[in-house]
Amino acid sequence: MSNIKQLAKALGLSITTVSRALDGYPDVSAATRERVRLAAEKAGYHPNAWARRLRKQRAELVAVPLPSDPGHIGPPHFLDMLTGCAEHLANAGLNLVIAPVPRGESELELCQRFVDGRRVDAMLLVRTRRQDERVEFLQSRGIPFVTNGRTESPVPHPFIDGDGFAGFHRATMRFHAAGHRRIGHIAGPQEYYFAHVRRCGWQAAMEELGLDADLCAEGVPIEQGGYRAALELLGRPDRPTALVCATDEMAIGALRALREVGGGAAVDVVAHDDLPMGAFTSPPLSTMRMTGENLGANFASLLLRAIAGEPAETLQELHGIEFVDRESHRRSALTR
Amino acid sequence: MSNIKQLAKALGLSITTVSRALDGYPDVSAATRERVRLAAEKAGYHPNAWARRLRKQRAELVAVPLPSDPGHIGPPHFLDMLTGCAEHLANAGLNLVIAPVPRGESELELCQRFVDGRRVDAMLLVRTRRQDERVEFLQSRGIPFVTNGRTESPVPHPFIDGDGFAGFHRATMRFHAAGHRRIGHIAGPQEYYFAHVRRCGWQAAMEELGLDADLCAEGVPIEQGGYRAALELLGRPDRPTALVCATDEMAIGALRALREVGGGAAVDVVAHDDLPMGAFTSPPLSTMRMTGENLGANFASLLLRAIAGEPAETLQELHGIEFVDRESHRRSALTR
DNA sequence: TTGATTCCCCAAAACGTTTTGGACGTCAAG
DNA sequence: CTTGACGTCCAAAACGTTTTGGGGAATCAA
Repeated sequence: MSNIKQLAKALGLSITTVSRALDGYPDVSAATRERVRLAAEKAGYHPNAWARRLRKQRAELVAVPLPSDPGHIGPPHFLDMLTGCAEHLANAGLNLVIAPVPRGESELELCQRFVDGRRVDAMLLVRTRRQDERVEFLQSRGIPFVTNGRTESPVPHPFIDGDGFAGFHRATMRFHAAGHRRIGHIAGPQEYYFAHVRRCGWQAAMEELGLDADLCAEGVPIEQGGYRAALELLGRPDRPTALVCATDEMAIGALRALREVGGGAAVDVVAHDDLPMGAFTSPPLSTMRMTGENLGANFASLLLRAIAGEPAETLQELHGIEFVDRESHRRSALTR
Repeated sequence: MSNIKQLAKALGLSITTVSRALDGYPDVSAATRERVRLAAEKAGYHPNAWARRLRKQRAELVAVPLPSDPGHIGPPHFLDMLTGCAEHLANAGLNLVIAPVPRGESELELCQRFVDGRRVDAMLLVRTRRQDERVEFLQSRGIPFVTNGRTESPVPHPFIDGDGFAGFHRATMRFHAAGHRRIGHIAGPQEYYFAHVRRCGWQAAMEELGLDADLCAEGVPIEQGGYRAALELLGRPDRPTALVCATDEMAIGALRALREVGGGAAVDVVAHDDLPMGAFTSPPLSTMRMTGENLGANFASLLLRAIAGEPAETLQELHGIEFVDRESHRRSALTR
């Protein structure tokens, strides 16, 4: 309950001096500065956050709206990334919080609440859609933001993304080189940019190879969706001999389908995300992941630079994709 | 950038009247009230959140510190719970945010930052430890909070928890009834209350049955920990024929160990949490879960009542445990 | 001695609300 | 005509900071 006024009175100083002493201004003598610091610590004084924000007109807050859709951002890298990001933002005096979208509210509405209530200085968007209304909204309001994943927005914005096209293109090529000809794709909802671009990578490779790109089934980006999609593909007359899956979660569903269907054990599988869980599936899941370590620091840096007003064009990072080879992508070779 | 002063001037009213009109006070005429509301909407006016909080001395915020330990709160129920909770809190004018603990900071420090900066009205704690310094801190500061999981705190606090003891006791008894005698336990870190109480349930059952409770191995509460612990148990001379695992994630690790070790396919497994993933493992994982639907509403209600000052004793919910039977707990019977 | 410079410090003005404690009419009852 | 109640509205005081724009006392150079 201590405020600066009491502290100032106790010290026999003015409010101004106490404030400036604590902020480390040079126009208060070193002796006084130290005296104030000690007293503040002893009194357990912390400046009232709202008063300070009201005055400074800065929220000192960055929020990331957490979609409640099925196909949550898996904690593995997501959480790592966030804690890393939080650390670097904290160094700049910014807090990072995750805002779960309440049931009955849309992500857009949440963004509006936070922006209109002047609660945030910037936002971090995950799970971007090709047409993302959150992006449009933030652009129209001039709120700095960085997305994890690209969009098809006509006006550029800062982002960090993995080159899903290249990854899925290469994965398909690898299957072809291993002798596969009927390579299927288990796709995520095409409204998501990541799902779309991964599908495009597969499709482009198939077409370059002169193969039909029709072994494709779409589903929700969780195990269940992958399971259903795989069952559908396996039910076709010319069933695939290899499967490129949009996400690890979907692949795990597909693996179950392969276990349940006769001959499924010979089908090769590769996916994307590198969930820790993938090392423990049967068979262990071959997958891929965005390169780069400590992405959190990158996000923090981009965010800070966006807040500082750097143009979006210079704030875009497209990372390469690396394979994480386990067993699921070469089962047919092993049993052959 | 519109503030109440401009709005008042444009309407030819006082600031007071505009404020009270928007808050729906009865001492402003219905006609004026409506006029103000319309004008506010048209101007896109939203009261400045910090000014309002500064004045009302309420943060309108509930935070849940998100541990960055391995063994994250799996999104499945956790996220559902949180979005449900957020919805109900929103109805009471409270925002719910998740605060990831920045790397280099402890959970306690994060709590201190939020409390001392007067950023929160209440907190929601997950992954409680038996001795939880966050709980002690919040109690000493008099900040209302609810925990997901109990603690051994001498002074009672509000919580919602599942009866892990009963669940693991019953699971062990079930294995015994199915003919098992060497029933092992894969335990989580005993500093966590949930891990400890689950272990106690298993141990108590074993002792009641007159069996040795020595087939126990502990590990980090993720796949890797379960994998290692299972390997250890399977390496013992009197290897277990059934495994009771502290969490689904650990069980998934254990399942891999069972696949890799000769004869492992005959070992029965049951776990706890009911991760969606469990339906897609090989074999599908038998598990258990806390009963009760829409836990989020319960949490919200407890939080609100705690804020209102109700004594902790009346704010404690211990939920029963129900089994989710799939295949992993009766493999030995099937192959017998 | 005077004027400029430097070093500390401070009073007061924001920041944008909500709430307190009335003021001013109007109207019906006494 | 007075009185009290009632319906509307408002000025001013909080809430706790940070920042602006100096003020006074040394110190220093001329």
